[in-house]
Amino acid sequence: MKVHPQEIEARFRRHAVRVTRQRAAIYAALTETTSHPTAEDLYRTVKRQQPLMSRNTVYYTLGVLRQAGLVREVNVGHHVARFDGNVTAHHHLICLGCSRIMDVMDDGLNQLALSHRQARGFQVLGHRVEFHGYCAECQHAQENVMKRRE
Amino acid sequence: MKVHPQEIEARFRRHAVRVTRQRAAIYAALTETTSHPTAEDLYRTVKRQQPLMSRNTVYYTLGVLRQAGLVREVNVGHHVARFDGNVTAHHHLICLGCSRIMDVMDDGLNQLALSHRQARGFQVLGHRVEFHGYCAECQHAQENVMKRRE
DNA sequence: TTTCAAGTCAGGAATGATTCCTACATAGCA
DNA sequence: TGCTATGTAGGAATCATTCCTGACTTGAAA
Repeated sequence: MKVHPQEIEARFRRHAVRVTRQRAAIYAALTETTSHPTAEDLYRTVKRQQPLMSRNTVYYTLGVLRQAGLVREVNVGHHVARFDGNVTAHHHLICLGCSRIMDVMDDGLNQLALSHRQARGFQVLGHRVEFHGYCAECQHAQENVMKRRE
Repeated sequence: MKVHPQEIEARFRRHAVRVTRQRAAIYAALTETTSHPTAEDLYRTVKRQQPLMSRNTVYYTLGVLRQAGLVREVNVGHHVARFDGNVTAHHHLICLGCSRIMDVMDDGLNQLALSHRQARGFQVLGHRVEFHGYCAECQHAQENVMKRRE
């Protein structure tokens, strides 16, 4: 969702992240979409407003924002990192057809825990659940392929 | 765990995978360890027995085995694919310190499901749960660092 | 408001994992 | 045993990401 410039600045300061035009633009682009873009996607989006923007700055900034906890990195099978401006507890549906990533909010999933025995001394700080399958569109596309074959 | 050569051959045939020395060696190496090695790790291991083995063959073979369902690819934050010869339902504990990946078997976790509303037309085929935190060794290492600072 | 140092940025080069290309070799069927 | 689709080796190419360096800003202090 759209976050106002002042709010972006406030969040940066709250997380001790220096405020720059580049960072604000990257963070704004990331929070305005729910599509979990790649660094390259963000680079292309932001470059439209700031043609001097370098890929390097995008990577560097994403690293800074991630360390500050303002951004989450999502890694799902395709060896390209994808980013998420939503850092509240949530999980993902991943389409094996089109690689789309959709958010799932579910309190039950947030509260999964391991028994002491299973944790084997591991100190668990958090967890993620990924559901894999096919989105509605990819299912329809598949059905159409089948029909055409008949 | 160690899988006998005949059993490897049988599994390959059952999954319509051609049997070659290279493939058997790669699959054997992967099933003998619980360390979730990278393609590079496997390449180095197998090259000891078969010095002509090429990295390419390792990647190609892992692709074949994965498609056949004999191997699982695990992707966890570090942008390097890691592989798992255990394809039964299980989940992972991931150490943020040493990147170690440990298996978790838990029926409760295997049975997670989404409500119809949350699935939003998504056809779910499977899911994975990753727990992130610090393994026992990394916790101790951290404590020692703290002590030294005192 | 000016000054200054720490922290950022741009651009290009470097790295590392993975994939592509191609000629040769082999598995598995007839 | 011979044929043919498929697999293998090795090197080149690609792609995401990181490193390096010098110039530029930000933010805090004077």
